[in-house]
Amino acid sequence: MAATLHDVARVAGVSFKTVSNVINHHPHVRDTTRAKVEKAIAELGYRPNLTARSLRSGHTGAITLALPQLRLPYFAELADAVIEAAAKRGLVVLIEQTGADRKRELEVMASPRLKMSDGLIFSPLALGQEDADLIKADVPIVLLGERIFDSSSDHVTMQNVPAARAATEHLLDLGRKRIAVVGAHEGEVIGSAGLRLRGYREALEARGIPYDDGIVAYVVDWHRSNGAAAMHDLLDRGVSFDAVFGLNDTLAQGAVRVLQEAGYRVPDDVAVIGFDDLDETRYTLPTLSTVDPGRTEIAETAIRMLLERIKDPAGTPPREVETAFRVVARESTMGSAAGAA
Amino acid sequence: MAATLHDVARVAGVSFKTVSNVINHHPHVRDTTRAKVEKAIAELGYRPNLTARSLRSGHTGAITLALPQLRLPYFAELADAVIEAAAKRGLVVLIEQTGADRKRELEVMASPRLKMSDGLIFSPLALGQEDADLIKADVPIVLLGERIFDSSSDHVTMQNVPAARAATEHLLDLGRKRIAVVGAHEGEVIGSAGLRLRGYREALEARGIPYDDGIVAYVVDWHRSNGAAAMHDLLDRGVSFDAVFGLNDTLAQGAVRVLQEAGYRVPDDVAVIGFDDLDETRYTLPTLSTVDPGRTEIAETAIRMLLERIKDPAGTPPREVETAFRVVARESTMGSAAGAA
DNA sequence: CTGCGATTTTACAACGTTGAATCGATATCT
DNA sequence: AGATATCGATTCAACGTTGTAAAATCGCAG
Repeated sequence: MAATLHDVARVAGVSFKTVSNVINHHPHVRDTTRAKVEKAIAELGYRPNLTARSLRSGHTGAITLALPQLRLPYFAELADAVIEAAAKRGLVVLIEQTGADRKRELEVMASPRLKMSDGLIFSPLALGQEDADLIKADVPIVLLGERIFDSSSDHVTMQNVPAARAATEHLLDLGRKRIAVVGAHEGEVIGSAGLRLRGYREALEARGIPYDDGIVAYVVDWHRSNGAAAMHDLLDRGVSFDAVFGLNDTLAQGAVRVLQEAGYRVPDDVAVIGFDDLDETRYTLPTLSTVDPGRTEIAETAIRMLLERIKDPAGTPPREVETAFRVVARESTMGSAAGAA
Repeated sequence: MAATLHDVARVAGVSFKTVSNVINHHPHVRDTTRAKVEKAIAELGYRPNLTARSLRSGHTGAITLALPQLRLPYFAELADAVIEAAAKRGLVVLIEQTGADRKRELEVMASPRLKMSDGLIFSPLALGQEDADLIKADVPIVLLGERIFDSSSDHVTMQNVPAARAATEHLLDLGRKRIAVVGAHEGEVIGSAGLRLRGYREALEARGIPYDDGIVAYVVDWHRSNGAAAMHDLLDRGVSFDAVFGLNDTLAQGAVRVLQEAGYRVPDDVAVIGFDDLDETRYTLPTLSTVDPGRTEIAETAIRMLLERIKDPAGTPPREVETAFRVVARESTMGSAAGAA
């Protein structure tokens, strides 16, 4: 059986509260008693019972991270970054997968399990702007992503519009004129797809290039297979283009695959850029140009804001933070324009 | 402030223990009082305090999963599977990243945080067979992977030798004669690399083909970039081969990339098979043949064994389970042999 | 060696829950 | 009718920790 404060106290010949004082570095403990107690702790291999400590103190030292699915590489890398950032502050991370299911996203906030942690970092995918009022729980929440703005929670997000604009400008700067889009969402205005499409349109507009819906391919989800399907769709339409903006990296990879199968050279015939800077984009053929949305900064900001909110729940009004981004040019956009699809 | 049993009891006009009985579906509660209590629970939005429950009951309803890094796709998919399997049993999962660092792997087992969960599923990468005796903690452990066998813990592993043998035989069955290996570990006997290389050798031996160390490329880590480096190494050696066995999928992908850059066609000139059946292998060009090591089964078996061990820690001697595997033939091994590198 | 302030240690009461034991009140049996 | 189950609800004591407040010990001046 695990040793308790009482066991240590008995061995050391002091009261259990003195042992507690030693462990918590209470100032008024005589050196000789501290030594006695530490000897007893070592002897018994005592470890504090964190559950009891949590009950008494009201906080657990854990946070919950709720996201759609770890098998989606973007979320795996996000989770990696959040766990690292949390570890730096001595926190552990409890992961809940929602499967992008509306019901499960709501359950995460309502579940009593949430109280096994001190706060929630929540990346919803099914809930949207119309659900802003439902974002609440009995621990502080930091929202991630582009689904919901102006809720009553703190929010960390990437700069989708400017970043997508920069990605598009990167292609335009290479001399590409007809930039197809892979992965738009029908009728979406906010949300990653809507915002990135807006950035794309802004870039075109700034150069006086008319927007052409004929080279924009719509998908339902951002899964790998859909990038391929969207590119098939574009090729079937018989439209011409000399570049592709994949609204995320997996879509872009699917699109590259279909282009190559169809005999187009990337980037010679068609330049391709993605979005997210997944690790794997460094190892595809060709390597994929993309936008680094500042994942580490997102994770660290989220942790920092959550801790501030835990310490002082009603301190400041909800904050909205946008992280820095960076266009990463790789092989898929190297070299000059040649022909087109 | 969150409502407690006492608050509910006051509102319902019963003792707090009766409220507890209602919540725990204790049989002897009159329907009318149950209704009263349920009304009060709803009215106050009462949620049980799981920390207090844990302290009292001695278990938490959480398990810890310790793995190297979520940014490695294999581990992301493993974590996904473990979380799903745990969710089916009503458990939450707390993730610790060790970064494949020996010190952190040992810390995970020694940390008092581990007691915030009821058990540990541990996939070590730095600890090895010589550390078998160090695998212990004050919660039950289920070990995953190929680093350590015959410890005093339960262990779930894939059938590395037979699966690698089957992958090699798949290539041989296509008529390939000279099968290069990418990703061997110098001097390793057990461990994923050592075991898979053994399976490869067994397959050759069974067909009377001599083993040739000249077409085996060694690497230090199984990171993406190393598959590429290993293939460069093979090409530099000037040896000829008509197939490649990548000891995992990311290595195989790196190898494919280099082969394509060098002008070889996959699979026409060189057939390639990987190992792990990562989601992404379905969307590369060409799609990558691989071995499905039974990840879902690994996760579910690990959870089941852990729960059994939690219920009855000393019940049975440590168990060793191997999951079923399956060769998945995709484009990278389709068609017949042509020429070679 | 007594008294007093400062330092060190201890006793006690929580935190919110569940299990064991208890106590009344009905219902059941002889 | 009286003894005995059975059901329903309650009381009490834990689980292991920390904060508060009181008690014990110490050092030192008078």
